[in-house]
Amino acid sequence: MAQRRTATIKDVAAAAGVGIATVSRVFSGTGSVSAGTRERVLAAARELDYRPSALGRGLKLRRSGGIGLIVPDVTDPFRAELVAGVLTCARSLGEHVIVDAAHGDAGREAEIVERLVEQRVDGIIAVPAGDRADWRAAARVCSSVVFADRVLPGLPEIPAVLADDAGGVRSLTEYLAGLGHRRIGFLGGAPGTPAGVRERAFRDTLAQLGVPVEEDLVVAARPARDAAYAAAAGLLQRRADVTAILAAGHLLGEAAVLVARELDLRVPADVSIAMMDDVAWAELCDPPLTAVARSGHDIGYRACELLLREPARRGRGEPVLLPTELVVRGSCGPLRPARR
Amino acid sequence: MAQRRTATIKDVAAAAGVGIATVSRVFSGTGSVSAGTRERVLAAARELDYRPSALGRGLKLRRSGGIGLIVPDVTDPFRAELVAGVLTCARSLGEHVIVDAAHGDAGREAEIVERLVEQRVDGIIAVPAGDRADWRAAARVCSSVVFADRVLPGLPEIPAVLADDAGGVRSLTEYLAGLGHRRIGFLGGAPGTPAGVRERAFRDTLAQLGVPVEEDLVVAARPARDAAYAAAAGLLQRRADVTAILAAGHLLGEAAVLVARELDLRVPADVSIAMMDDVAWAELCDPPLTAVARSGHDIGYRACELLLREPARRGRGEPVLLPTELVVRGSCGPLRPARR
DNA sequence: CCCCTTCATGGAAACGTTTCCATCACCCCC
DNA sequence: GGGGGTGATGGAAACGTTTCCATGAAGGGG
Repeated sequence: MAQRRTATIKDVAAAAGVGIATVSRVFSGTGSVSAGTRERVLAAARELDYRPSALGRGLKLRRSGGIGLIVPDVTDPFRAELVAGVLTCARSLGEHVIVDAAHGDAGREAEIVERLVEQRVDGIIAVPAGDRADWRAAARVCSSVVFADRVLPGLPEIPAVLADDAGGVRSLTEYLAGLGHRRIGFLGGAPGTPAGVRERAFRDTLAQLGVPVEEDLVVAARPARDAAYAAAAGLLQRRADVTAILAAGHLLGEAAVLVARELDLRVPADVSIAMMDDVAWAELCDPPLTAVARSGHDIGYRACELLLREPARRGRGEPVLLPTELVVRGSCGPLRPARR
Repeated sequence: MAQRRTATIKDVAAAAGVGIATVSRVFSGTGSVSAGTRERVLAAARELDYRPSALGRGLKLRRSGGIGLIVPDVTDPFRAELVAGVLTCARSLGEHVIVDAAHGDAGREAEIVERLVEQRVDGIIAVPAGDRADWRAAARVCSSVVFADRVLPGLPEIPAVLADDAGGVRSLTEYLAGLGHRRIGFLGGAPGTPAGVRERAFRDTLAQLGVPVEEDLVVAARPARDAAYAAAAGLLQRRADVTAILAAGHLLGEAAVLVARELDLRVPADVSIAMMDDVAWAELCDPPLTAVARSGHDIGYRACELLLREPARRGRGEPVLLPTELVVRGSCGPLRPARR
């Protein structure tokens, strides 16, 4: 019953009284096998508790039947959704997913890529943190790479699936401006990161609306709770005259909410708050937060699809842009006289 | 420069003018190789952009050097933390992690296990959803299985790492009772699931405190937003006299908060709310929610450690219990006259 | 000065698949 | 009735490693 070693294709062949080629055909579904033989093989396999070794098959086929997924952090709710999207798609296409978190560290990211290449994955999906040169090298050595949610500038050969961040920020900015706000604080991502698109969209939209941009109101923070909090606190304390905050990410939005509470500012009476990323807690806040939703699940799913079933469309031109949606809740109000 | 096919150990051996055994020794670090030879091999490998194939190695070694991780849902913040913990530990031990989500479906879970076994993973960590028999079979065929965060009854041979859920519920119950509450509503997990420990702890603690348990106040819901909301709404509408809600999970806590707001109940003036799982939004609520924290990261990390570096201690007796901590915030107050 | 260790190295046999090719037995149709 | 196709099958050669074993060379102690 409990066999000493796990059964191999040879054991099954012997037990069924056929050649190993026949067993292979039965399991891989290729070639033709008579019904009777198939039955005998299947019975023998069941008896021996045989499972084909992906290692053997992979060696022969020179691919592992899995893909790699690199995100900065699986704990971030948006990234978790993205992971879920990739898992869903990969599962439906019969591939497994090796997941790892790079924590924004380019070196670690490179290590992970190295490992995935050694595993001979069929492709890599990444929310890239790091070094452009590393990724260029990776794209050369690995069968295929797709970026998700983020791109590295200067790598047009790597296809990407992104949310329309610029559009999201634009609609948020227009919404706040439409409520009459003129001194809008912008909490943005780390300087020098791809977060630049959002800041640019903010500036561009204000310019279009004829609202001057005050440099003092645009601040950037590393993507971490403490940095976000510091940035938000700095902004709100330095400029008591801001009437609205646009947070370019949910961590920054969280910081804005906490700082506003700390400073006893009423939302939205004293200050309006809106953010990118419609995460679960946006609705639980009091008041519920106005936010721009983008589907992490869709980004992940689409990236995986692009990687696995549309090799033709890869590497051709522009990144795929997925739509965003403004979800208006109660955290933004019309302009009132400045506080103080 | 760009080679036609990816280089193999043979190519490197030829280029360096040595035998393949020597190249293998250089890369696997076993055996002894003279400094000069090592240098030549490394140079040749660099030149050819060689990466050892995990497939070849795995075939020979009969293991893939990776582990499998099965969770109900990577999107749940607690489970995401658990995943992160596993990733951290696995990385430090040089293993990669194949992650998949079973979405509470026993059949899907069994499929995933099947796949992982075919991949010849070194072990499996699971937050089990499903069928006991399936897992018993899996434990027999797979090198090793560790349960995390949840156990299936009647499988003592499978080691487990759990949070002290009973202790957490007890401290929550004692805390609420200490504030004077007597009619405490309990929002629990799906009937017939492992969530039973929490409900039992609730009942036991009340009994110890001499507070009678009203069956009407104990409700259960599937782990999904709509079901949780329905359960919370049902409870609060049916029993206008509850003065406190103990939510046995963050989804249920979320539901309690939303329903309370919907019914215009002030927290904690009209109703106190406390929950298991100190997720990020607990602090963002207004008022911030009192909760019991348990570290998903630690559970994952510990489970991975148990799986990979303590084979001796596995399967010996009781599950590992990790401590929980009551985090008191502003959502619970002393008993007041019942509403209505 | 020779024998015995020790070290560096290469050859070759696994590891468990897939797949090309060859073989063989049919069967259909002219 | 025979030729040629067709369908089922097995043998054997990869695929890229690790590792056992054998072979030399070199060094040290008697």
